[in-house]
Formats: sequence, structure tokens, C-alpha cells
Amino acid sequence: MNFSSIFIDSDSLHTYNRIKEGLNVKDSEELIQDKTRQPQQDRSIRTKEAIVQAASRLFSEKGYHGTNTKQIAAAAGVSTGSFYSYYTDKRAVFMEVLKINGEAIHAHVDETVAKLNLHHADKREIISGLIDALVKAHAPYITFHRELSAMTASDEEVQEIMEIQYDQARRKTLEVLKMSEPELRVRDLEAAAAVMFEAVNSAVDRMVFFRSGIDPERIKAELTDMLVIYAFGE
Amino acid sequence: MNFSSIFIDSDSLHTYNRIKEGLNVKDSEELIQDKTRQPQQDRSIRTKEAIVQAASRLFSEKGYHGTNTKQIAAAAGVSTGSFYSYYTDKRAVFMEVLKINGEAIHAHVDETVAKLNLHHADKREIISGLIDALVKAHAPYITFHRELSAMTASDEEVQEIMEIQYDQARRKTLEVLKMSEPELRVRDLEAAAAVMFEAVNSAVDRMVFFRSGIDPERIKAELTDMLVIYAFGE
Amino acid sequence: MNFSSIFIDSDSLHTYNRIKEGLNVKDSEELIQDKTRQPQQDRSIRTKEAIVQAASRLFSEKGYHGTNTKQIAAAAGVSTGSFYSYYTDKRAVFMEVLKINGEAIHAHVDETVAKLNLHHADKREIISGLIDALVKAHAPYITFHRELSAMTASDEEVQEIMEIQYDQARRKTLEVLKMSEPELRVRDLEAAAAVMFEAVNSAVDRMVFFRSGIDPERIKAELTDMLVIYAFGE
Amino acid sequence: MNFSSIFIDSDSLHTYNRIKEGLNVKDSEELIQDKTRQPQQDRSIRTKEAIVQAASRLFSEKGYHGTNTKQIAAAAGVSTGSFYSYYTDKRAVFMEVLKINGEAIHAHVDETVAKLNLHHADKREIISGLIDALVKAHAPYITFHRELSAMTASDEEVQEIMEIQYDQARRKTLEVLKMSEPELRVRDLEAAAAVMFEAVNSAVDRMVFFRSGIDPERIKAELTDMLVIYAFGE
DNA sequence: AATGAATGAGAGTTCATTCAT
DNA sequence: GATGAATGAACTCTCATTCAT
Repeated sequence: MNFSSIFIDSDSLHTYNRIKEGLNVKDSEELIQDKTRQPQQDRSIRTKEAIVQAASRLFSEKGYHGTNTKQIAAAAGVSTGSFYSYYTDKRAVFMEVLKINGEAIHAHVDETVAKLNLHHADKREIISGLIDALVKAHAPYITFHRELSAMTASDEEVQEIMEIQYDQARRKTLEVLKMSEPELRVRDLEAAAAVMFEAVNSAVDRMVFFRSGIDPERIKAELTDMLVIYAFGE
Repeated sequence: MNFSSIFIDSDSLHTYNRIKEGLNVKDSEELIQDKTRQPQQDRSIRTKEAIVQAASRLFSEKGYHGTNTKQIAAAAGVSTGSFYSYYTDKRAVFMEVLKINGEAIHAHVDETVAKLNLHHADKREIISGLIDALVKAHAPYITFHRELSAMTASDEEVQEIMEIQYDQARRKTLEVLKMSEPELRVRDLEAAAAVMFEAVNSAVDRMVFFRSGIDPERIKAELTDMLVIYAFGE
Repeated sequence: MNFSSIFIDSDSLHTYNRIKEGLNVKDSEELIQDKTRQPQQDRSIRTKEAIVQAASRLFSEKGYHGTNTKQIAAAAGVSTGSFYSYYTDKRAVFMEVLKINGEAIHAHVDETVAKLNLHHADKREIISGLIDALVKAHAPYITFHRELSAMTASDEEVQEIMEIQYDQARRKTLEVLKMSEPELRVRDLEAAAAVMFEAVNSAVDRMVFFRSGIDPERIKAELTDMLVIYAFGE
Repeated sequence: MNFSSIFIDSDSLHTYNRIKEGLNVKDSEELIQDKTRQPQQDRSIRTKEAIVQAASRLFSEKGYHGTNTKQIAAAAGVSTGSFYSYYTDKRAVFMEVLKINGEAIHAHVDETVAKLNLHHADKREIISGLIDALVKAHAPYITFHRELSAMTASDEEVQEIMEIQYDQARRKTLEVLKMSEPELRVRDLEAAAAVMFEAVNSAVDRMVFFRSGIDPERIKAELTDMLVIYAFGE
């Protein structure tokens, strides 16, 4: 398990775009109005992708406030003008990156859950797998999370997106736990899922950034212990 | 246990100032370039306190980037010019607030630990007490944390302060755990302390902001369960 | 008499184009640098007309500065690129609209004058007819005039066009007045024509926009009175 | 009578400021909030005046859209930043200039009316005086009017200010006319005032800019004739 | 010929910081 | 020492115009 791929990879982006296409998500008003460009040509789509990727990377590296639109445009290899034909403003890309990261997380977790199901994994394996999935999934999200939480405080729409994504994550955790329900020892499953999710999430932050000064593997081992013992009484 | 007192209260401030005085902590660089005023008179000290308090409140409410120096000065009841005779720049107040918050946390935790020691508390009580102490201590810090983490990404000095404070917190947690060492069931005490600290910290965030949609008390109950079961095998 | 038809109607446009064709008015510079397309085919002509009409409407509605080329192109059903193969720039369409409006005015006034001549109208009828003609003619021009006058200040060529059109209008007024010359009581016919033209023009502005808060018909009645009494001594 | 002094002179400004002071017009919210600077020091007041004057001149010369904030600031001898501490935006100075011009007009007209009253002037003198007053008063307003009318179309608040000022002007005209009421020959006094006001206003425009190609004095003579004959039957 | 994506200069605006009074 | 006016670099965003396809 490596902690690389901090930001949006091309794969997740393409998936995301395919989904939008399929759903025909062309904000109806944009068809009439003079707002942001709705990519139709191939070139256009590639440009839009270049912008989100550049934005994602820069936001992760230097934070929302430390990044300006000129830099994003330059990093994407386009002009400022182009930036603004694809996104109404800086906040808009930020939110797009947010959403794409969210999608990526869910894809990763779902994948892991599916595999665990197939292999009739034992409890420790399940927890370990979940941690791995969250590590992998949340790596970008967490880096990003730094700015995110800052913005959550001030921006309502960002706050909303975050609530939704958090809820989904908690539900996913709950799902995984229920896979071995008969053996679960917790009293309040819902609260337990929340607590466990947070524990993993924050520990992962330490692991990814090697901030604690302690070897990530040691952290992971104790984290797994904690969750297994708690959830299944060993 | 209530989750009020989000920002620096006058008490912590006075303590902080007394400590600095005692230690003669005059930031070494200030000894050389006498740019910012070194408060000697009472009025001067009160002014400086007014500024940090105003800053602390505003940063918590609107974030670092959402607050400007004019607002801080106004909230503190001084002129912009005065602001700059007490602090070299905006970043400087931010860091002062940071440090004061840190001190406050340690004071709280130390107090709690002392009490627990005295009462020969049982394990569950110890954990519960620790959580309470951290909730109380971290409440302001966490609110603040939002902006903090954002800045941690870009500002090295901020990052350093945070590392130090995190380390202290982890050490304190370790200390508490060691109070009941013979009964501890964990394999890697250091890593365990880190994991537990993070678990509490992040769960507290949810409790304080009531973000999970779940009653804080339920969160706290499960969190306590998790830690007690993990640390002492029930 | 209604005050509708605020902008260029297809009729005036066709007339205008027929005139240009007949006179072989190919703006001399276009003969040298063949930048903008000289519409030869029917489709091309229709496209160009669509553009001026769209421009005329948008300029009237939102002003010159409030309208952008993308909007004009979209409203005309062409691409931005196409816009620029018909007009060198935004200013060029503006001036074309200006000229077309001018032509329309003259056509209207000429028509009225012709009718009056035929019917050997009495003085009051003449003045009243003139006002009607000017109302009808100037209605579109006046709306437009708002932006126009703004540009007159800064753009020399626009200023020139305006002078010319103003002169023509004054001459027309003079002509009408001379129809009943023997009975005219004014001392300085030229200056009188100018004053009367302005009086009508500005009153019409109030009438069309119902700005004075007074019923347009009352305005018109007094205006007619004023002019008749002045010109013919009752 | 000369047609100079196209824009705000220091006198009208000082008057305007004295009035505001007297009325204690300090938008209450600005006392609390962090909005535009409310000049307290002498220097501050002078700066604010410099800005309006510069703005007034530039708007007259190059129109609203042809003038940018940097130019205004430079012309006022201040930095862009200063501009924005006195006015929330470009539109705000525009509106202030508007209002100041309005005040100036009323002051001028009132003065003239007062004088006429005193001298028991004859009818022709009254009309002539009124024209002179309006010429003097409206000179700045009219120049300005070019941009104004353009903005009236799109900006509601500007429109409102204009309506009000127009109303006041019409009322003033009515007042003057009523000074010789017994001899007035018009049927609909209100409408007459409107028509006459417009006639003067627009003729003045021609005079000031010498646009008609006719000597201003000739225009004025005929205008006076027209109004006297109309209002008093000679 | 037509499209619409791309460009980039330039406009408006903010705010940390300095400085005259 | 204190005030608050002044500064100007930096930033976000717009739009007339060009150009690749």
C-alpha cells in the first residue's frame, strides 16, 4: 500500500466526465445563456480536464488561498480567459475538485468492499481492508482536507458538499461493519460507525504525512487492533 | 461538560503572559531589532491582550483569510497603526494565538490528570476524564484547527508549532495511559497513544460541531467504549 | 399614433440595402482591403441583416457597453467568428445601426411631408403632422440616442454621423416650415427651425418614455400649441 | 453669460459638504462597519473632494465607460486604494457627482428666481433670466447628461436620481411661470412647464456645444421669442 | 465559410503594510 | 505613542478579437 497519488488522476476524471455525459447533465440554463462553456469538442473537454487537474494539484500543494487563477491557468497550459470560460470562478473549480475527489473515494471503497465480500474475509482482514481502502481513497481528500475544513467554516455550499460526502462515507463504513453483523459487539452501531470512521480518517492523516514521527506501519497495526478489538472483542 | 468557550479567555491569556514574563521570553530577534513594542506598562499589556483576543475570536469566526487587520484592530479597539506596533504582521498574531491555545490545552489536561491521580480513578473514569479534558481543551483549538490545517500546508513555521503541540499532546496521552500501565493490553504503547489521541481528537470535532447528525453523547459513549475496550480489554 | 417599433424593422433594412446596392456604395476602403465580407449571395445578405437587427435590438435594450459581441452573434444565430467576417468590429455594427436608423427617420419624415403637401393642410395640422412624424421617426432613434450621446462624447466618427443626421433633420424641419412661409412670424428662420426641432425632439423623449409623469397626450397638446403660436402667431 | 465651467467647481462642493455635515448624514451602518471612509480629518475631506472633482471632469470628458478608476485616482493625485476608501465603487462616485450637480443646479436657479422676484422683472426678462439660469446650471449637467442617459437605461438607481432631479427642475420652472400667472395664456400649466423646460434644456445643449452650426446667440433669441410668445402671447 | 475555443490586455477591487500628522 | 490616511502590488474576472480546425 503506497500513499502516493495525492491528487486527481486522469482515470477518475474520465470516469467522472463519462458519468456526467451519460446523465446529460447540461445545466439547462447554460444552453440558452452566455455562461460557462459546455465542452462539446474534444479539445474543449481536454482543456477542462487540464484545468481541474492543475487546480487539484495546486490546491493540494499550496492551498486554496495560496493558489491564484493565473497560476491554475498557467499550470493547465491555458490563458486566464479560458479558465473563466470553463469555470465561473475559482470557487467553482474548487468545488468540482471536491466532487471529483468524492467520487474517487466512493469508487475505491466500493471496490474494496466488493472484494472483501467475495473472499469471505475474516474480521481482521475486513478492518484492515477498510483501512487500506480509506487510506487509498482519502489520501487526496485528506491533503485537500486542510483547505477544505478552512473553507467549510465560511462557505455554505462547500459545507454542504462535505456533509454529504461525510455521510456517504459513514454509511459505507456501516455497510462494511454489517457484513459481519452477528459478531459485532458494539451497542450503538450508528455512533460506532461514526467513531470508527473518524478514527481511521485522522490516523490516516498521520500516516500519509508521516507527521507523528512514528512509522506508519506501527500506526496502522495499532489502529487495526483497536478497531478489531472494539468491534469484535478480538 | 459543555462545549462553549471557543476562543481565548482572559484567564489563559494572563497565565500565558505571566509565564513569558517569568521566563523572560523575549523573542530573541526582538532583542536585536526593537521593532514591535515590548509591553512594559500595564496599559500596553492590556492593549496587546485585547488584540490577541480579538484576533482569536475573528480567526475562529471567519478564518485567517476571512479576517483582515483592520477588523482585528477595530475589534480590539485600537488603530491599524497600533496593531503594527504590537505585532510585526498578521501572521504574527496568528502564531501568538496558536501558542496561547497550545498553552491553554496543556494547562487543562494537566489539571485533569492531576485530579485523576488523586482520586485513584478506575480505567473507564480515566478514559472518560481524558476525553473530557481533550474536549474542553481542544474545543477552541479545533475550531481554530480549521484554519490552522489550511495554513499548515503552506507555512513552515506554523507547521513546526503544530508538530510540537501535537507531540506534547501525544506525550500527555501516553502519561495518562501509563498511570494504569500494569493493566494495559496494547502492544505498542507509543503508537497506541498516537492512535487514541487522534481518535479522540477527530471525534471531538464531530461532537463540538454536531456535524455527524448524531447526538454528541452517543458519540462520546461509543468513543469511550472503544478506547476502554482497546486499552484494557474491557 | 403609437410609440412601438423601437428598433430596426426588416423593411427599413431592405430599403437600406437596396439603396446601397443601387448606389454601389461599397465603402471605398473595402475595395482595397477585402477584410469584411461583401455580401453577394442571398444567404450572406440575410446573415448580415440578422446581425444588425440583433445588434440594434440589444443596443437599445442594454446599451452599447452592456452588450457584447458574443451576445450579438448568438442573437443573430451566428458564431462569434462569423460576426467578424461581416463587421470589422463592434463599433462598426454600431455605426451601421446608426446609419440605418438615420435613413429610416428621413424616409418617415419625407413621407409625412409629402402627404401634408398633398392635402394643403392648415398650420396646426402641419405642426401636428410634423410632431407625429418625428415621434414615429425618432422613437427608435431616441431609445438608441441614450447610448449614442454617450458615445458622441468620445468617438469622433460617431459624432460626425450625428452632426450630419442632425443637420438633415433641421433642414427637413426648415422645409416643412417653408411650406407655409408667407404666414411665418419668426425672425430668424434657421435658428427657429433648430429651436423647434430640439423642442420636439426632447418632448418626444418624455412622451415615449412617459418619464415626466404627465400623460403624453397633454405634453403633445401643449407642444403643438407652443409651436403653432410661436410660428404663426396662433 | 458664458458657457464655461463644465464641471463641479470647488464652491458647489464645499456647499454640498457643509450641508451633509449639518444634517449629520453619516450612514449609521458605516459607523460600525468597515465600509467607506467617513472623512473626519481635514486631509481626508480634501482627498474626497479631489476625487469627486477629478471624477466629474473625467466623466464629462470621456464618459463613464471611457474613464477608469485608476485614471480618476491619478487625476485626483491619490492611489487606487484611496479611491476605494472613499467610494465603494466607480458607480458610487458617479452617483455622487450626479447629486452634487443636481444641488448646484438648484442653487443657481433659486438664486436667479430670487433676483427676478426682487426686480419685478417684465415677462421677457423673466424668460430670458430663466434660460440664463438653466444654461449656467445645466452646463455641467448636460455635458454629463450624455453618459447619464446611457446609464439611465440600465441602472435603476441612476434612473431614480434623474427622475427626482427632473421633477425638481420642472417644479422650479412652474414656480417661475406662476410668478406672472395672471398673464399666462397656457391651458395646461403643468404640461406647459414640462414642454418649456425640455425646450430650454435641449436648446441649451446645442448652445453649449455650438453643435447646430448656428451662433448660440441666435438660438437663444429665438428660444426666448418662442417661450414668451407661447406663455404670454407676446 | 463557419465554428467556437483560445487569447490576453485591462478593468475593478482588496488589503497588508507604511507613514505623515 | 497613537491615529487613520495613503499606498500599490496582487488578484479576480471580462470581453473584443484572433485563429485552429
